This record gives sequence, C-alpha cells and structure tokens, in this order.
Amino acid sequence: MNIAKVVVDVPASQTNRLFDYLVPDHLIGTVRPGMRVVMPFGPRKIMGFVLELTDRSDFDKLKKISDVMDVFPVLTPELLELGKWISEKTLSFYISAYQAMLPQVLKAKYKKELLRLTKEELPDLLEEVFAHRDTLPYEEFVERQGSLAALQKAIQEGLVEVRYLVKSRETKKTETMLKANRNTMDLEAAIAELPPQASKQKEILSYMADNSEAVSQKKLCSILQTTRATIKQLIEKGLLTEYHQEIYRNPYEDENYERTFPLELTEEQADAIAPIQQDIAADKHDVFLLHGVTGSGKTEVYLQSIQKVIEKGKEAIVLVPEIALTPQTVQRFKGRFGSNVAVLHSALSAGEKFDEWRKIQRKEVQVVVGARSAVFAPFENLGIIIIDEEHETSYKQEDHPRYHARDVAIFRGDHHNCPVVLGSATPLLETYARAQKGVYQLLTLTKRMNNASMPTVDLVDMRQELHAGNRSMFSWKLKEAIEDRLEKKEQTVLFLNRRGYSTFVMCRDCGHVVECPHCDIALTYHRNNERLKCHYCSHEEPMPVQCPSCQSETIRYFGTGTQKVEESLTKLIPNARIIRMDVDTTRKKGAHEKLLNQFGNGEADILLGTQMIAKGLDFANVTLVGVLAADSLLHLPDFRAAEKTFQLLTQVSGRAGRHTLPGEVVVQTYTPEHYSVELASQYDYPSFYRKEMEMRRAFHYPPYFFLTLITVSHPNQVKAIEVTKKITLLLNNELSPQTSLLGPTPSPLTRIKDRYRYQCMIKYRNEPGLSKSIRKILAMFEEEIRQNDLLINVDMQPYQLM
DNA sequence: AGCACGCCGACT
DNA sequence: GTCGGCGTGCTC
Repeated sequence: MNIAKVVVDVPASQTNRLFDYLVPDHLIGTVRPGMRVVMPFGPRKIMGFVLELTDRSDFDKLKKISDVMDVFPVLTPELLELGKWISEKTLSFYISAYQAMLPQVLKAKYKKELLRLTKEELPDLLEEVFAHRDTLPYEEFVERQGSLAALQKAIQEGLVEVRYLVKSRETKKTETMLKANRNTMDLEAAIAELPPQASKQKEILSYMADNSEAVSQKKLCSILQTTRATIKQLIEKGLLTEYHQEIYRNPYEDENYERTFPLELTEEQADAIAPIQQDIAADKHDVFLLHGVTGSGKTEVYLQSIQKVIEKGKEAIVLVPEIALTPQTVQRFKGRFGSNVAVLHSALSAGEKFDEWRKIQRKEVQVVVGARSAVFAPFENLGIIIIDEEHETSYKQEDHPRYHARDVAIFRGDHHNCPVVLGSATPLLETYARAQKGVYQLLTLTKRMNNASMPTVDLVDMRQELHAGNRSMFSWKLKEAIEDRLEKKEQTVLFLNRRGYSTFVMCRDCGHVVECPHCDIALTYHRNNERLKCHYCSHEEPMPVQCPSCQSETIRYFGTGTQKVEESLTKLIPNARIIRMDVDTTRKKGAHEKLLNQFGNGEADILLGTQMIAKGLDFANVTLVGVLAADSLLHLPDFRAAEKTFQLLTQVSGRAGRHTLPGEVVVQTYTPEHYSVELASQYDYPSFYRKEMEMRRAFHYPPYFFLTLITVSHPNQVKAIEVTKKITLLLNNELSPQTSLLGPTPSPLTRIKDRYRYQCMIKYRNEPGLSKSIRKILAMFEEEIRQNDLLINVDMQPYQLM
C-alpha cells in the first residue's frame, strides 16, 4: 500500500482526475486517505487530497509525495465519496467539491522563492536583487525587474534554485499559562525573601500558593490587577514558568446562555415527533417534511429529536438560513445543549470557523448549527440532519460546486441511516409535491403554540389609496395602526422588499436613468457618501449634479429604499423611534445583533428593514407588521415569483402576535386579487399549492419538469450568441424530442462586468444522459474556454434565474 | 492553473 | 546572433 491516488489542487478539466504518487518509506503509515499532502506536479509543488492507498499503478514513472499537511485526515471516507458524487452531479471539479467541504483556512497557500545554493558572490545582475540574502521571495524578484536570463543561467550552473512552498493557512490560537515553579513551602519562603516594596510580586506568589493549578496570564492579570511586566520579573527569578497552551477562539465566550428544558409537547407536536424518533431509534433513513405554520413550535420538535440523538451517542446537524442565524436562533440551541454545540456561519472570522470545525472533527461536540456549508460537518456517527426553513434559496450554492444542501443532507442521511427533517411554514413546491407523492413523509403542525391565533391580515389596495388622494407610501390604514401601537406602547415591524425597488437615479426631465458602464443595471444611490454604486461589479461614481444626457439639474433618486422610507416615516409620525436594518446599517460586525437587542429592549417603536427581518424574529411586544409593497417580487422574470411572494408574506406575517398579545398585519399591494397575495392573507398553503401547481404544469416548470440552465459569457456579444446557439443545436441532437430547449436568449442581466451573457434553458422530464451530453459538449469548447476568454456555466436545477 | 518548450519577428 | 512575444501541450 505505498501508492497514493491523489486529487490535485488544480481546478481544470485536464487535471480533474486521479494522479498516482509513491508514498516514501518514512511516510508509510502516516499518509492516510482524506489527508492533504504536498507533492511535485510538473515543475512546481502543490497540495492534493489523498483519496485512496493501493499497491499498484498503471503509471511507471511515479514521483514521491514530499510532505503530509495533516496529522488526522480532514475528510472522512464518507466525505470523500460525497465529494465525488457532488462533482459528478453538479459538473464541477473534484478539487472544488473537496475545498467546499472544508474551512477556508485549510486551503493551501503557495509561495515561490529563490534560494542561494552557493556561499560565493552571485553574478552582478542577480546579487543586486538578492542583496546578500539567502532566500528571495519570487514576487520581489519580479517587482525589482531581475533579469530572467541571468536567473536561468544561475539555475543551470547550480548557483540558485527555485523553491516552491506549500503552506496551510490555519493558525492555532495559544494562551500564555503560568505555573509556580516550586511547592507551596518554597513559595512562602520566596515571598519572605522578596524585597518589601515588591508587593505585587508577593501577591502573585501567594495567589499561586493558594491555587496549585496553572492559570492563564490573562486571568491572573485581571484578578490581581497586575501586568505582564511584574509577571516577567518572577519568571526571570525562576519562581514561575510560562508555557503556551492551545485554545479555541470562542466567539460566544462572553455570552451566558440560560439553560432551557424540554417543553411539554402539544398533541400535534407529539404526533409529528413520533415517526422521527422511531427512525432515530431504529437507525432508519427517511425524509420528513415538517410543515408547520409560523409559531407552531417546529424548533421544539427539532430540539427534542436531537435530544434523542444525543442520548444514543450520535450527532446532529441543524441547517438554518444564513439570514436567520441570529443570536436568537443560536440561543435556542446553546440554551438546550450548552457547550455541546458548535456554530458555523459567515459572520465568524476564518480562525473562529476553523476552531468550531475542529470541535466537530475532534468529536468535542455532538450538535452543529450552521448555514449551508455546515452540512459537511465531519461527523462520523450522524443521527439526524435538520434543515429549517427548507424553502430558502440560500441552501443552493450559487458558485461552483452548485450543490443544494438538501441533496447533500439526503445523501448523508442515507449513508448514516438517519432521518432528514425538512421544516417550513411554506415548503418549496417541489418538496411539498414529493411529500404528496409519499417520497417524503409529511408531518403537519396547524396550530400556534400558547393557543395564539394567526394574526389577522388586512389587504390594502394602493391603487384605491392613490385615487383617494393619498400619494405617500403609507396607506391611511397603516398609518393609523402604527399610531395606535405607539399609544399602546406596543411595537411594529415594517417590511420593505428591496428587490426591484432599490434607489435608482433618474432625470425628471428626460427620464434618463444612470446605469453602470460595465453592467446592464441601474446604479444604486447610497446616501451616506452621496455616491452611486453597482451591486454587481465594484463600480462606484459620485452622484451627478446634472443629467449626463440632457444637462438638466432635476436629476433625483427614485424608488423606495429603506432610507427613503425612514425619512418619510419620520415626517409622517415624528415622535416614532425607528431602527433601520438594511445592508448599510448592519455591515459592521455585531451590528445586526446590537440593533435587534435594542429593539427587543424596547428602545424603539418601529423596526424597519428588508429581507433580513422577515425570518426568525420573535419579540413578544410586536403586534403589528406592515408590508409596504407586497407585490414587488411578483413582476420579476422568475417562474417562482408567485411562490416567493407567498413565502415572504407568510413569513413576515408570522412575526406578529407570537405570544399573548394578538397580532395584526397590514399588507399594501397593487394586486390584491393575485392568488399568491390573497391566499397568503388567508394562510391557505394547500390552496396556494394546488393553484400554483396548475400554473407549473401549464408552463412546463418544476416540479413537473426539471431545468438546467447553461449560461455562456464573453466580452464580445456576437461570440456569446454564436456559442450559445451552437450549444443549443448540439444539445438538440443529443436529447430526446420531448425535451424542450429555449435559447439562445439574453440572460436577465445581459451584461455584467463587461461580459455579455446568453443562456439556453433545458426543460425535461426524463433525460438520464443529460450530464454526459453536457460534459461532451463542454469538452468540445475546452480550447476556446482556455484561450478565448469564453465562459460556460452549467446549473443543474437552478434557483436564481437572474 | 502554471509552467516549459518552441517557433517566429524585431532588435542590440 | 538573441530577446521576448505567444501558441501548444503536459502535469503521476
């Protein structure tokens, strides 16, 4: 078993296969599958993942592995299998799939440097840049414009060597620990020997005499109000020793989580949890859809299922949408399971993420709560996987590998013989359809906890409002309701859907809209620095004083950004205290949490925000929810527009009246008669499901048809169209006649970063050879992709069509 | 992806 | 002659 099959860290189609390497004698037994290794690849050295060890190879000139990067495998055998499956399913490279499973810091960092091999003076041209150093970073050689010819000559003559360094980015945080050097008797003696003015030193020593265990320097300083300088003197006198101990960066260190205990389940909850717990007990894999109205206590079902898993000595993964991974959510899991929980989400620093990941790897926790990528938690004894808010689009990764966390969860659930629970108040249509067909098992919660009723929903037709002479963005009804809450000292959540309504800049004279010079999209106005920004590339420019087209000075920003809503709200109800939550106010680390805490403490009357306040918020004093523009999603070119509208309205409404006070929802809309708006106001998911399924069937959309989206992009528009056309024709020959091909059509955003984007949509019911056909076609364009700045993107089961 | 090799036109 | 431009092909 001295040959390793390795996936190399080169994301390219030509290297997307296994390479064989010899394991040198001193590494036999050390190198194991799932470890990262360093090995020569062509003239350089790179990182690779060992997939397996064997004793034979078809290749006769094997090179040797140069180094191992890990003490323990970072990928379990299951994850190695899973990676293969993902890359095949999503048409990505193996290496990309494996990288996606690991924390960022385990990605290799490459450095190239020049190494002097002789003690003698180098030729003038080289010595100039070397400046008598033994090593020289290669970038510096390039920066200082060193002579390539002189370098090549020196390498041939054996004076200089190019060295390739492969390093991992991970760092381990350490803490300085202090220990007394002698036994207690000696310490007393030492205290007596110290000069009388060394009072602090004496204090430290007597503390050490009282506490036999080692103590961290940080702790000691804070207890005794002293500093490193004093401690250092004692170390120099040989009375104390210091050493460094590895510690975890603990992002939740300062927070005290109040322990919670299992609540008594309602009858509905008990019925729902029973089949899940049966599966856990029997090591059986099923996929459950837990369909429960907002506030029906889905989380308690999760918590008590996990409890059973922990009792069995197994592990649990809980996925939560990034946007809902708030301290409130974390609190619920930490509160029940304490330090047995690791948390993984994007607000953590790279080092913190790595530490949380390591707790999982070392089996120091049994529960992980995290966003999409937490589905790869390296547990080896999984007992349950839970995906909360299953319908959320953030579970689909939007760049390679374009995996869906649900698919990964089901793969792992099958591998570990454990249940997968998908929870939602508004399941994705595809999911509900599978539950109807019996592929998934449906569990339903129809009632809210505490016998709370669903808030009443008032639809306000904004067209009538306009006819009646109200031109503001707040209807009379909403204004009255807000004022009423102010009087009663209750709170209001105002929701604005930003998409399609962001602030663009338009000239009132000629109608000219300021667009990004590199993308086909209007620039967004940012008030704080009076500048216009593009949300797709990094382009930024100052707010024009005159219209660039007609020189008129009546150029203004339009649309309804949260900033603008805040302004007019302040005008309308001057005494209201408002907290605004959007991308601008939550950019800083911890800002999100701070704002929510303020609102929770009653420091404001109104919480105004975008998507990020739609989910998971639970404040007892909120009795009014206002939706400013319910149909802003409805007119986007997306077959899920109606579904997304229904989801959003339901989720937002769910924020009101969750506890003892009854809730009310005011929904402002221009299309109150649309079935998604109307049925959401009645909380009627089943009717919405039936209606929407009819539409999907009629227009050949999921779940009746599968979709695959191929996007071609190129700086030259004609080239992009041409290639898309060619691909469409080729596919047409390959696929069955029942499959429909739409294309070439321009992407909804035709130009991004100066690249034109055209697409071809494949709609199919049964196309077993599709991946293979696409692979074949991609191979045909391989050279052009490499040389001609052509990009072809394939998304199997796309979510965002934009 | 990187990197070497090799072939060609443009210079000291 | 040889420097450096880029096209071509390989990496166990």
